[in-house]
Amino acid sequence: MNYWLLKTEPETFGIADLERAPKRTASWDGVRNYQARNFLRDDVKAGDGALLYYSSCAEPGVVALLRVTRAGYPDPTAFDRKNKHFDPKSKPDAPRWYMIDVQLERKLGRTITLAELRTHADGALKNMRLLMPGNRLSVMPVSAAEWRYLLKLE
DNA sequence: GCCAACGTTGGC
DNA sequence: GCCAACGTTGGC
Repeated sequence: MNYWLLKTEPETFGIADLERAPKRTASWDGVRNYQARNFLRDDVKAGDGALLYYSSCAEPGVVALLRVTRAGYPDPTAFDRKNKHFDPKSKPDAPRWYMIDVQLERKLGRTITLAELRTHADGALKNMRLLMPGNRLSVMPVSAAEWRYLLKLE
């Protein structure tokens, strides 16, 4: 089993949306970056754990734990002309973009902010992908050690 | 294949 | 809103 970090802007999609959803489960759609797509398509599996991360907001950081309930499958929003994430180059018989399903496991007791994570960038979180300069990936792996360390911080 | 122009991301 | 970093596009 592997661990991931999934980035979202809270106004676009967040904990409230998952809490409202049936079985607290929703599709993680709209990813339009090839590196992130490759993770979704090839590596993320049902049963994996994921950190829900809020970006572009007052307090960027990790806010909840998710469980992957379905591995990568074609993202239908790419086929929908009216959808914001429509991509005419993605076809149902040759999909370009993939999504997964995730379930809200639980909200964290508190937000573990990006600023706080950075204070560990010389130690336990030295190799954490999120903290690498210039990193903009919206789907990225998290090591088991990093996962455990975050839960300890909580 | 190169590279300039442009768009997006995301912290601050 | 600013701006740096990065990805994508398209002419050549």
